[in-house]
Amino acid sequence: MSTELRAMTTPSAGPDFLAELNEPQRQAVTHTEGPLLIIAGAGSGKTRVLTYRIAYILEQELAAPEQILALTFTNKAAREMLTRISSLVPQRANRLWMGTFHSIFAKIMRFEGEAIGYTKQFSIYDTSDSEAVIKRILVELKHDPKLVRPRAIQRRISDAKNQLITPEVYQQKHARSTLDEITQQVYAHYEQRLLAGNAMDFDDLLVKPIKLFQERGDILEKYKMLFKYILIDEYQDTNHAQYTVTKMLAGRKANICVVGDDAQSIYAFRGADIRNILDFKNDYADAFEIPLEQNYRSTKHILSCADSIIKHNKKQLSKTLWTANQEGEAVVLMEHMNEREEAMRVAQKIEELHARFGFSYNEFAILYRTNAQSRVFEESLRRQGLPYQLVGGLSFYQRKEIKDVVAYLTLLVNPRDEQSLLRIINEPSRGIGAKTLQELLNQSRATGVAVWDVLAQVGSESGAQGPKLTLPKPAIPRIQAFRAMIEELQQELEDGVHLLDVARKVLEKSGYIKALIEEGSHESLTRRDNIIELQNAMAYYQEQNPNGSLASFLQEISLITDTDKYDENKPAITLMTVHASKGLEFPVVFIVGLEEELFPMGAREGEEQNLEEERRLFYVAITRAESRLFFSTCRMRYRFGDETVQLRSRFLDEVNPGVVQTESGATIKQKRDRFDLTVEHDGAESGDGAGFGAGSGVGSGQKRPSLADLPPDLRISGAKPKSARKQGLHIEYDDPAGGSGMAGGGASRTSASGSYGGGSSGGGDPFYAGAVVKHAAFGVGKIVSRSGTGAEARVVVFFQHRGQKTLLLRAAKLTLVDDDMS
DNA sequence: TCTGAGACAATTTTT
DNA sequence: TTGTCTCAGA
Repeated sequence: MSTELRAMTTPSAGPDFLAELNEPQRQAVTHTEGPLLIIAGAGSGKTRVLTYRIAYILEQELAAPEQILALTFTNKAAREMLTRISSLVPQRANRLWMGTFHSIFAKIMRFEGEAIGYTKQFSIYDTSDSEAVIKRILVELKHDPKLVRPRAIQRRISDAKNQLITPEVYQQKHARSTLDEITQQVYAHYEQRLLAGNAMDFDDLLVKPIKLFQERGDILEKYKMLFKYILIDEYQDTNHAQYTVTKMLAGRKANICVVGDDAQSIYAFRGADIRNILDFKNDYADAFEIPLEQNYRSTKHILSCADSIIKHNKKQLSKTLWTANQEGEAVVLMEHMNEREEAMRVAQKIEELHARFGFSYNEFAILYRTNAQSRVFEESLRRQGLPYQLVGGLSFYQRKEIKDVVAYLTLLVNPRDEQSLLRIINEPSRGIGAKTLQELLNQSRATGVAVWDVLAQVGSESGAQGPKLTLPKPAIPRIQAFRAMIEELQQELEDGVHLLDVARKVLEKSGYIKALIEEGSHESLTRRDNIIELQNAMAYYQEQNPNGSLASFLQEISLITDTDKYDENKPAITLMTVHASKGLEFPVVFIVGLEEELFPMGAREGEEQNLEEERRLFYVAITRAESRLFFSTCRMRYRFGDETVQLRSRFLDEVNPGVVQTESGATIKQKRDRFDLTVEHDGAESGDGAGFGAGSGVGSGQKRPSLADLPPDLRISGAKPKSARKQGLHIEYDDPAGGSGMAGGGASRTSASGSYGGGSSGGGDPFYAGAVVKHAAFGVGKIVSRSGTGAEARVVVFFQHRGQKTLLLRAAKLTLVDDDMS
């Protein structure tokens, strides 16, 4: 954000803040009555419009704070809006119904859930909890979880829920394949199991309110009356359930205002339905539409770059983003040998920009497609002594020790929660093993009594119903002790003991801390630290919510993600996935790993939809950048411990070549289209072929590259976008100069595709000492020596830029180069 | 019932 | 490369 803009976001209170808005923005803020669709392009001041709109409604006294419902997708977005509103209209902001879909509807279910069979203390299951429940069901239904993967079933059930498809409907309409049948079967059990356990999964937090509203018109009416104004952020990411529940609340003529950008829809994989935004005007006949097209964030070049990419998508609402900002620097494409070099060079580049132009570290972001890519960047930044913050990855609340402690606490408030019970009944181990557990579960299934209540029957013959429990003798007193311990803790909780003290007692009495101390390892120390961290979180919660219950604390933390930890003021380089970066902006952005099968990922032939989502994702990444943007790509990358040759991302062929250049300032070379296998050394030909002339004309005077401008070739002729591993291309290393410690790594495997590289024919091949050759990844080099015969023939090649390598000839696909490298 | 070695599988993206 | 899961043996 530029300095002027920063100044503008801290307005003085009062309606004169309207003066800070451009005309469409002002309209969006003041058009308060009736349905409103705001199509907000990237960087067009969307959050500002939303916050000002709420402030305006309050200012004009059109509604009280508690009559406004504002829904976002992330806690981060909600928090940011709340902060901004607080600065506009202090005192009143905290009574707003503002939060994520999930947290708001969890709150409503806490108030109203009893109407459909849940207590206030219901548990919230995250994806891994759901998966565990599903796995158990699969086993009970005699399916092998190895063959039928719980995760796949979980996904299908989740999809069904988001479509509001019940198990019954699923059976009628969707059971086609065997997997469908299994899904249907498991789905029905899963629903029962969750209800019996007084638990909801993430999807239920949206689906159950719908059920509630359908069954209880009076409750729906109450909330409809309450919410005079509804605002929804990122409307393009709503799924069918979210769409339905908000539509129910809005009624037909409601003051519902949705903000979104179809070009930034990146959650279709999770059920987001782009039609929701495209059809908004059909749903609300008198809807008013306001496009926000002026971008305040990025330079002209960056915007043009983004525009040239998104134009390749067929399905799009047309809109033209423009900016009054400067043209700016060209986007720079960095090309690297492998991911270590990539990480190192990006770190160096950051240091250089920091030193030369005075960018501070929190103005940099490194964005990648998958979390797995973060590791090398962490290493290189650490090595260079640069501060960074990693956002995402394994969430704090996903850690084993945290999940364990949370399970104990959950059990105190919701003993029917079987998942939590099973998680900790033998953690730390107290001699209640698999066999005992199975017996308890069998009993529970046979009698329909919750496992927790089965525990109560243990040892007492009277009161036990159904088949007699046959437990291993030593287990009986252990079970009794366990139940007694939990009951005792429950009693403390009821007596109103402070939350923190309850937590402390849990850790003490369960023996959890003791077990960690006894373990004495380095990891167990970290675990203890994490548990202390959790206690801190409790303390903070208690401070913020003096009357908050343990149940509501637990519900709250179950909806927290690691992404929420991002701190824009921390003086550190930000590392995150592109997904996590949505809604943020940075002066300098690096988009790394621009390679086929990584970014775009999973865009195989015929999966145009998938590709379009990847493209939107790339668009989101580009539009995070304010003044400098870097693309980065590698020729080789470790995937799964194997080094594979990577193909450059097709997005680099789609981008407007007029605004992107290589590090040396040359025009980037592009393929004319995806099937063009000939253009290896040619640069961009303007005008013809798909993917060109797509830019908005900024810097359109492209220069024709001369051959000298070009970096060594990095394409494999005729290769399909598959990793080299799949093609059977294996490379051996013998690289004393490089010293990268991977000598011999991956060398033992041999390829089954015994074809020689190009250029060889008949009996002999030309690859002997002295020959100048080209390698797909290493570039040009000279053969030093040759050894072995037939399939085992190897050559030692000295490469111009990469030093000496030993290559298995049949796998290396060398080509002969005519000219001398001199 | 617990422990550890070895097999094994997996990597999108998130509330 | 990592973490997770299974199975054999104590």
